[in-house]
Order: sequence, then structure tokens, then C-alpha cells
Amino acid sequence: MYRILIVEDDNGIAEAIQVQAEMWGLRAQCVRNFRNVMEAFSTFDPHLVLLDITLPFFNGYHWCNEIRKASKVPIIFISSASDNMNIVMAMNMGGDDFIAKPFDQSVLIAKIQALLRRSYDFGTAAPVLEHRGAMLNTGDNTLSYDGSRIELTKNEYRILLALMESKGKVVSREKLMERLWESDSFVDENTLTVNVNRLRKRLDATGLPNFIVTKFGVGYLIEG
Amino acid sequence: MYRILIVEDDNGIAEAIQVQAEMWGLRAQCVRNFRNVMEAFSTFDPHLVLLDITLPFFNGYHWCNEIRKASKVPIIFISSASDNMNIVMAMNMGGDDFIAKPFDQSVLIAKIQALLRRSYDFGTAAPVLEHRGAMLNTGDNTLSYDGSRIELTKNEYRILLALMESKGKVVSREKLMERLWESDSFVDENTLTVNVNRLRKRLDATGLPNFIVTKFGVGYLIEG
DNA sequence: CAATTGCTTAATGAATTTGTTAAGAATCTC
DNA sequence: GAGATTCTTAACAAATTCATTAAGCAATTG
Repeated sequence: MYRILIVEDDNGIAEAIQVQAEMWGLRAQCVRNFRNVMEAFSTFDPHLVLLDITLPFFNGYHWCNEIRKASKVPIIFISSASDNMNIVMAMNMGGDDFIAKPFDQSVLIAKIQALLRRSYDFGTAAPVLEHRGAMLNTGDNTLSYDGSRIELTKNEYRILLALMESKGKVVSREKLMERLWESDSFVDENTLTVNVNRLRKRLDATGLPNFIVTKFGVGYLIEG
Repeated sequence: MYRILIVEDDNGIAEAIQVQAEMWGLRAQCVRNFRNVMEAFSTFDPHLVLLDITLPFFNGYHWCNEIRKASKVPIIFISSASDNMNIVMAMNMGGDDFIAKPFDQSVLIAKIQALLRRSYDFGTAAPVLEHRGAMLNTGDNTLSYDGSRIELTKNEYRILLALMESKGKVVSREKLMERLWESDSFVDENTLTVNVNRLRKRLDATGLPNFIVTKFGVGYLIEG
């Protein structure tokens, strides 16, 4: 279930958005402490941020900057300061979209859905996912290496895809679980381990030993 | 160089966009044959499509559908039919954004750039913190120094990260404790000391003696 | 419906990391 | 400089985390 962080000081608007978002199956949380938005960001770890520009203490641009230092999470600006200059600025600072106030709820939801789809369903369209000469074919769930084609099962593929998309970065087991299984179905922690194990065996057999590195207590990693 | 396909029957607008896009280093092509947009799509193979809604023969929604059968390419609708219903429909059909006509060129470019960034600009390298030639890689929890890579355990990494984030400032033991352990679990004061000690040993072995300075009665510090 | 394939679970065991303890330095205070 | 406080170090014990294996379940296919 996607988590949306709402950074909006007008309580009425914020809560209206929250209610609407939850009706569409999204989890939404409103920021209360506008001195420290990053704290809420870190603990809630949202998939998308709705960001007002005019806020107490610091404006939305400031928080956009702060967020972008740590994350490339999708950001939609929501503001009544919707002249062209503000829109351009918002985009250039790393924002993904800009919705002018007042706005229609259904438009907001549609834009949220579109951006979530683009960011998570489609993923980022990597030209090729390659590592150590092995190419992951996103079309047919196969891995090409040394002239041969290795068939991957669905889970194997998804694990490998997740790791290769974040090459050089540790992916926590938690994140992998989230990505492989819908959060409503409770699958054993160990299931992931076994699946990783199977994938590793296949990689070993292919001539790619130690392709996936374990970071004890942190997650898995394909070294960049 | 990114390729932009412009599907817009008003020649004036289409060419204005084309000129502007090319000024920003994008390759742009305008569709001429509105009976068969998919042909232009296939041959040009764009990274992004600008799509008007009111077109001769078939409308933009139709072409959006056709494109989505084959591709996840980013699509921005551009239309004067910009009531809420049209926007919502455009998003729900797989569009990524909607720009109302008439629009400002700079806004259009900014939105194109934002969407291209979101769609293709991945692999933003994890931040690296540096001190004395030692690089702390936040992607994989390692420390690079003098050509070698040093593996850090979770706690070692977290302590070092906390100190390097506040380089030049003393970090109290209290703050470190807060950061390393959830406040509900009561761990001995000394546990932190031991962990710092372990980290120090690793730094010493790496050729980085006295990397972490003790401020007696205050905390620890990496000298700025 | 039998056979195959892939997925999940459970159980065991190994590896690694972490916390604890306790004795000894270093530093500060009076 | 004596005593109290704070930190360091080393060895040990415990807990966590992951790997491996085997067995049962579910879905698919011929």
C-alpha cells in the first residue's frame, strides 16, 4: 500500500486530501511539525510527497531541497502561488508535478496515481540492466550471459531486477519483501531467503558466483 | 539525446515547441500524418510524447491507447479541452501529465525535463561523505581509503555516519545512543563505547589513526 | 489426472554481529 | 596527588541474521 506524505499547513485541505487518498486505497499522513518535516519524512518513508509552497518556518522549496538530498521520491507541489515562474522553479528543483490551488480532488488523485504508476509500476526505464557482462532482459524475464540465455522464474527475476535497479546500493530485505509480495499477504521472512538462495544457485551455475552480496543485518547488494 | 514526438495538428504550435525543445538539447519531431501516428511513433522511437487531444481522424485518447499497447513511454497531454474530466481521463488512460493550452513554453520545457528525469534518470549515486581522504559510501556501507574498501558492520557504519554528518561538531554520547538504539530497548551506556572502540580498531587497521576524537565528558568528534 | 514446475514453510545449523562484563587507563576535580 | 568519574580495551557469552536442506502445497500443462 502506497504511503503519501502531506505537507500542507491548512488543516482543512490537508485532511480533505487525506480522507480522499485513503478512499482510494492509499495511506496518507499529514505533517504536524513544520519545523522538522524531515523527521516525518524519515519515519513515514513515503512513496510520494504532496508539498505546499507557503508553509510556516520554511517554504516548500526548502523542504524539496532537503528531501532531494536524501531521496528521489516523487514530489507534487500544491500551491496557490501558481504563476509560471513558480512552476518552472518547482520542476527545476526536482519536483515532478505542480497542481494549482484550488484544485479538484479527482484531478489530484488522478495525478497521484499517474505519478505512482510512472515511478513504481513502470520503474525507471533503464536502457539496459547490466552487471559483469550479464544483461537482464526486462522483456522476457531472462538473463543473457556469455552467449547463453538463462530463464528466470518470476521471483528470481523480480529479486534480480530490484537489486540491479539499485546497483551499488544495499536493498534491505524489508524493501525486497514489500516489492515481491503485497503487504496484505503475510509471507514468511525466510521465504525471501530461500528465493535469494535459489537465484544464487542459478547465477553460480551460470558462471556468475558471488553476484549477490549479503550485507549482514542490512540487506543484499550487487556491487557497483 | 532524448527524442520527443510532437502530436499536434496546429502547425504553428507544433513547430514552436519543436524549436524550443531543440534549443534545450532535445531532438523533436512533429507528426505529419494523423491517420497513422503509430508509424511515426515506431520509426522515431521517442523517449517522450506530447499529445494533443483534438486531432483530425482520431483523438489523442485513441493514440494514447495505441501507444500504451506497445510502450510505457512518458506521455504529456497538451490540450485546450482542459476541464477536470478531461484531465482525469487523460491520467487514467496512462498519461503522465496534462498541460492546458495556451501554455508557457518554459513551463512546458520544465515539465518535459522533469518527466524525462523521472523516467530515465535513475541510478543517482548514493551520497559519499569524505574526510582525510576516506570516503564513506552511503550506498553500500563501506569506507574507501587509499584504494581499498573496508567493510563496516551496521553499528560501525551508523556511528561513523552520524559523526561524519556532523563533521567538526561534537556529537554527544546521548545523541549517538538515541540514534543507534530505539529508546524502548535499554542497552548499557558502555555498549556504545565498545562499538566506538571496535570502529576505531577498524579505522586504525585501515591507516586512519585518531580518526575519531574523544571529547572527555562531552562526546565524540571528527575534526573538521 | 498425473507430471512438472515453482513457491512456501519449517527445521536445523553456521556465521556474524552485538551486548555484557570486568579490569585497567586516562582525565578531571578538589 | 588522591579520589571520583569517564573512557578504553579485551575476552566471553548471547542474540541475530542468514544459508541450507527437505518436504508439502499450488498452479499449470499435456
